[in-house]
Parts: sequence; structure tokens; C-alpha cells
Amino acid sequence: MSARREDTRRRLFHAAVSLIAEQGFGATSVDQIAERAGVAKGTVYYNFGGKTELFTALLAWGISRLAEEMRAAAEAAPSGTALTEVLRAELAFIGEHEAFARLLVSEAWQTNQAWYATVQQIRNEAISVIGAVLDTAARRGSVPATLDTGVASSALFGMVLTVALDWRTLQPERPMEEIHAILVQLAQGMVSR
Amino acid sequence: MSARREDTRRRLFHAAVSLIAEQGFGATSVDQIAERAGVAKGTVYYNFGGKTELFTALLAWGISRLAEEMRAAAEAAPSGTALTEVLRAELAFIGEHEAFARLLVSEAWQTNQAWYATVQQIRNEAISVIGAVLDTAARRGSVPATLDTGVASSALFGMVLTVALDWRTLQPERPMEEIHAILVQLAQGMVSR
DNA sequence: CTTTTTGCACTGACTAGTCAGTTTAAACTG
DNA sequence: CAGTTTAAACTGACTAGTCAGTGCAAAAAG
Repeated sequence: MSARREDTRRRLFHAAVSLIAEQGFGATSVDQIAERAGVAKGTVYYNFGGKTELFTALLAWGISRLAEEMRAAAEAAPSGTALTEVLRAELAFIGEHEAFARLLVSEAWQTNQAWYATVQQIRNEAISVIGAVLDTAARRGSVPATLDTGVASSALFGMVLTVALDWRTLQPERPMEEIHAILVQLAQGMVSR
Repeated sequence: MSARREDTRRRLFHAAVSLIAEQGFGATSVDQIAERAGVAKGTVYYNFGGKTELFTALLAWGISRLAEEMRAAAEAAPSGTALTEVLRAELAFIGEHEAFARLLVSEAWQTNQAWYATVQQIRNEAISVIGAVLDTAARRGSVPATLDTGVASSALFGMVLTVALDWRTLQPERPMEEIHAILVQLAQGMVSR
């Protein structure tokens, strides 16, 4: 894999992510992707084989990034701050990869897609990182043992996703730390005994 | 508007909602919608004028329903239970109109659509119902005055949406009241002083 | 009561255009 | 030179939207 080719693939990724975030997968054409990437149409097929394969590669890239960053944040966090840091990692990822987050939300709930299972896998990996943090906290007694941590982690994940996209859409000038502080305030109340 | 025509329009609505929830707007063709509704293609154009107009009419129907049901729940609730009842109304709406909820999520975050403003309006109407409940509670002192109720209401809305779709997708056999109880438990902690 | 007319609702073949994907020969890059 | 990219033409399947024509029930005319 030459540096030149890697650069081309990165440009195609970026063009595809932004276009699909704007229009959805079905409404985005290969011609549009190639044009925005500043590349000939044939290059898409040379590098990825086709539109679906490009999108699948895109999702795979996103999977590894979001879940890994959340997991790394949980592991690096001082005891007792794991939840705070995981939520920060999710918020930061969405802030940095806004178009990818929009794309993920748009395609995540469409049930008949070829990549439906793949998208569910991303969500589940990310949610299970939150779930593991909550379970650890429950064993320490800092979270009520009666709490359904499965539902709670899905709730926390969705809360951050919604707030993050509203932040980028409606108030992009607010600093991330401000939004993070509010989320932590809400989350602490949600799960603290 | 004859009864026959009303029935046709209802069948077209239902077909369009389910197909767009499965595939997205851009990937859904008018031929598919007509076929699933058991109607000729021309009937779509006779009744709605076009694909976009059909979708816009669909969204308008959804707007009035979700926001109105949440507002009605807030107004009918005994003092102190408004938040609980509003969250129940949102959860129940999604449970009853699952396909519409999926469609809403899928199209809500695509920035370049003709109906982007319309979808944002739905979200804002629904979220502002929660915001009004929180503001009232803040004046009564049952919610910390320092809480950013704008962000908090967006967080609550997104939390319910995420949990509701996970519920319908992964554990549809669980009774709604069980999910509602968990959401109320989480929400109470989030906003109670 | 029968026949004719009216107009709403619907039909489906048709048009003009777009799309994903292929092929080619030539050009560039390291 | 091998690997990568380009530009352009092409195919066949599919798409949004159109329109002349059909079915049908209720009203009007005879």
C-alpha cells in the first residue's frame, strides 16, 4: 500500500462520509463521491471495488475508532472517574468526526440494509463499554444494584449522541468541556445511589 | 375527500413509512411504495403530487401527533408527575409508531435535505415540551436552578428515543411499563436536587 | 324505470433521464 | 518498469414523473 494510494483512500473516505451524512447512502452517487474527492470515478472501483464495499470499509474504520477510544478512556481513567472519561471520549469522538456520527445515526436504525448487523455491532461495542463501567461501579456499590445496567448504558449512549449532535448543530461555538460538564452532572444523578 | 380516497392515502402513508424506515428516503422508489400499498404508480401522483410531497405530508402528520401527545400528557398530569407522564407519552408513541420513529431518526440528522428544517421543527417542538416541564420544576425548586434545561431536555428526549428503539429492536417482548419504570428511575436522578 | 352523462379516483404503459459498474488506452509516479 | 490514476465512452437496469384511457357510482334526462 503506497503512501499515494493511502492518501487517495483517505480522500475518498472523507468525501463519502460527508456526502452520505448530508444525503444518506441511497441518494449518494459514486460520481458525486469521486468529484468531491477530486478523483476519477474509476479510482473508486480500483481502490474499493464498489460503492457498497467503500461504505463497508468506512463503517469498519469507524467501529474500531469509536469503541477503542471509549475502551482506552475507561482503562486509563483513575478509579471512580471511568464513567466521566468514557462519556468524554464519546463526546469528543462525535465532535471530531461529526459527519461520521450523522451517517451512523442515519443508517443505524434502517432494518433492511446489508450492513445493519455491522452498524448494530458498533453500537453494541460502544454501549457495552459503558455497561462494563456501570457493572464495575455496581459491584463497588456506587450504583444501585437494582439498576438495569443494560438499559442504563443504552440510555447514556443515546443521551450523549443526541446532545452531541444538537451541540454541533445548534451551538457549535460552545466549548466541549461545557457540554461535557452538563452531561456528567446528568449522568451522575442517573446512576448514583 | 371520499372514504375511498382517504383509505388509499392511508395505505400509501403506511407503505411509505415502512419502506423509508427500512431503506431510507433516497433508496425508496415510488414504484416500491405503490406496489406495497397495492396501488398503481399514478395514484401516488394523483394523491400527493410527488415523492417529496408524500414524504412532507408524512412528516407533518408525525409532527402534530408526537408533539401534541406529549403536550397533552404534560397538561393532564397531576402536579409533580408531569415529567413521568411526558416520558411515557414519548415512549408510547415510539412503541406505537415504530416505523415512523426509525424514519425520523434516519432523516433527522441529514443536513442537506429539503425537509431538514421541518424535521428540526418536530424535534424542537417535542423537546420544548420537556423543557417547559423542567422549567416549571426548576421554579418549584425540585430541580437544581443551575441545570441547563435546554441541554437536559435534549438529553432526556434522546435517551428515551434510543432506549425505545433498542427496546423494540432487541427486546420487543418486554412490557412498556417495565422500560418506562427504568427511564423514570434514570430521569429522576438526572434532574432531582 | 331505463338510459345517458358527469366527474372522481385510479391505472399502467411510456418518456426522458440517472445510476452503478465496465472497459479502454493513455498518462503519471515513485 | 510496476503500480496507480485518469478521462471518456458505454451498457443495461432502474427512476421520477406524465398522460391518455378505464371503471364506477351517483346524478340527470328521457
